[in-house]
Amino acid sequence: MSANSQFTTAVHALCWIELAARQGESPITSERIAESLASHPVLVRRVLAPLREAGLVAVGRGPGSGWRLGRSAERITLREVYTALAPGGPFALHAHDPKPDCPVGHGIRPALTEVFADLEAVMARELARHTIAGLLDHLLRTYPVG
Amino acid sequence: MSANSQFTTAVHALCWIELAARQGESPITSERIAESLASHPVLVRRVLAPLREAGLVAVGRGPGSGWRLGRSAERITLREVYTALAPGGPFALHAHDPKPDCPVGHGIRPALTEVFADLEAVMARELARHTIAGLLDHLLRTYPVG
DNA sequence: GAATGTGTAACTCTTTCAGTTGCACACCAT
DNA sequence: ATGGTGTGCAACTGAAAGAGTTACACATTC
Repeated sequence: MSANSQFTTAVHALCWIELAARQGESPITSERIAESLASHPVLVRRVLAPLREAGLVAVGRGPGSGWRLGRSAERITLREVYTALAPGGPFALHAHDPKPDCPVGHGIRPALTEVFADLEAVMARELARHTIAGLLDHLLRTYPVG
Repeated sequence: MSANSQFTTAVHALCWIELAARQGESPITSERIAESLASHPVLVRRVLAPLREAGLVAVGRGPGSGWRLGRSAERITLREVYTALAPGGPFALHAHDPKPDCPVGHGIRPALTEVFADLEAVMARELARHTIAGLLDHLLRTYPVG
């Protein structure tokens, strides 16, 4: 396993915030979200912090306060979640520079960087097809609890 | 950085094997490949081993022996390299299971698994557009040494 | 049989990540 | 204003993954 699970955690949290809102519970605390994740409130805040910067969620501070979606769930795509979290993609170049006097060693990095940029682009396009609302509806319908 | 650099190392090695072959040096040893990578022969063998299983490269053992492409460089795609190396994708679900009695916690994993499978598919399609020969020609032409 | 080369397991070192603790700050109610 | 509730963030811990390295067994050529 070569990736972190922040994207999964973030999507889970957003779906949960939306579901809670549909049930009239909004805003919702990090504590409540952490319960569903079987995790800790600090992790929830850590993951949600960049989403707050991106305007995907809004947060209040006092008692009875907590997290709320920054806009309607129909207009939050997984692409926005992904880019808010991952400035760099899941692809890594060499751990250290290869020999620059070798023709391959000299050109492989920029060449692969182009390939990786194309991969990021098609991934982003695919992620943009899914919204939080769509994903939540899908999982509630396709994988009902019980 | 959330990914390993094995894919980069493998593509680098394959390009180098092909370039050496074009220059009449074939097969080529792990030692020679490791030089260009500024790495170690053992790492080269570790990365190339699964490619050998997939038939992308062939290897001999005695003196004057080493690595050779398993088929022509025009017919080895980056997709094959990727799938030979990464049985699991770069996307991770939760570190541990979420609460199954929560509707979101119950359905989020299978739902996101579907999304990740779609992402793998579009990535594979994009990677299939590139071959070792094409990549090598491109980097030699676009990024000439000196 | 000696030299060359791969195969692989085991180890170290570093980095990264999830998990955790602690404390400062903000907000609301009384 | 005061105490309870909640987020913000820095720092620490423990576990896991990965690159790099060593060592040794095995295969092939001469």
